[in-house]
Amino acid sequence: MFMEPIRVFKALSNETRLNILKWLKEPEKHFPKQGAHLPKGVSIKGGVCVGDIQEKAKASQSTVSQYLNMMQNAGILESVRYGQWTYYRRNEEILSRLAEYFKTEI
Amino acid sequence: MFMEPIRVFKALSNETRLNILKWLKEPEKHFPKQGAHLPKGVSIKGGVCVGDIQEKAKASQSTVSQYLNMMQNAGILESVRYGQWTYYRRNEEILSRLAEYFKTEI
DNA sequence: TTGACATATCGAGAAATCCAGATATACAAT
DNA sequence: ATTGTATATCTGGATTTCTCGATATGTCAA
Repeated sequence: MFMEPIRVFKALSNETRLNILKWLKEPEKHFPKQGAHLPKGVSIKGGVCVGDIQEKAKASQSTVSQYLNMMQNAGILESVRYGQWTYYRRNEEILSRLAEYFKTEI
Repeated sequence: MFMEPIRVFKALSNETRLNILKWLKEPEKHFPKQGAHLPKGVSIKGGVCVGDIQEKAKASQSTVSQYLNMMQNAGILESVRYGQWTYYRRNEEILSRLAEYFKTEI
């Protein structure tokens, strides 16, 4: 996955999306019931399911799904399916490369 | 002038605007005739006039003027008028705060 | 004061984005 | 097989952005 700054900036140009990204930085803080659907022993570190994100974001299900998809396409989120749930988490690898890009090239 | 990340991200969500910001990082490299209209002894460090930017950006005069205005409103550029010319330059203060914001809060 | 030039602002059509409801898909449980 | 739940995708109207040409404003030079 390569890094397209403009796509990323578009993804971050919306308050709800920006909030989601920030919330996912501290999932246990912002999503107390994190991982509630996962069987014992399975943990998707930092991942939160769409429904929990939607509830917090107070936007429609389709909107949140599209937001998450958009952020994933921009490379800043990644998803893991588990049963009927999709867990999204930050792609820290890309995000730190972006921070470096911002610092040195912008 | 305070920092509104979303406005900044919108400003950076366009290839031409992003290019302008990058060009202004090394004005002497990208705008060889920089400061051509300034009288001797007057120098607007890092500043480039709208016409020179327009020529390089290959967009209409009004478009470039609006782009520059938008970037200024976002805080990432600042302008200095000199006679009939307006020189735009990067607001490095804001930009480095943004880089730090990106690194620590995004 | 007139004319020329640099830049800003206005107005508008085209294109893109926003965001919801409706529907589809995928999986789980019965 | 059927039902229920989670998520994705489709469709489309409303809003915003893009980008230009036209026009206005401001400044300098003659």
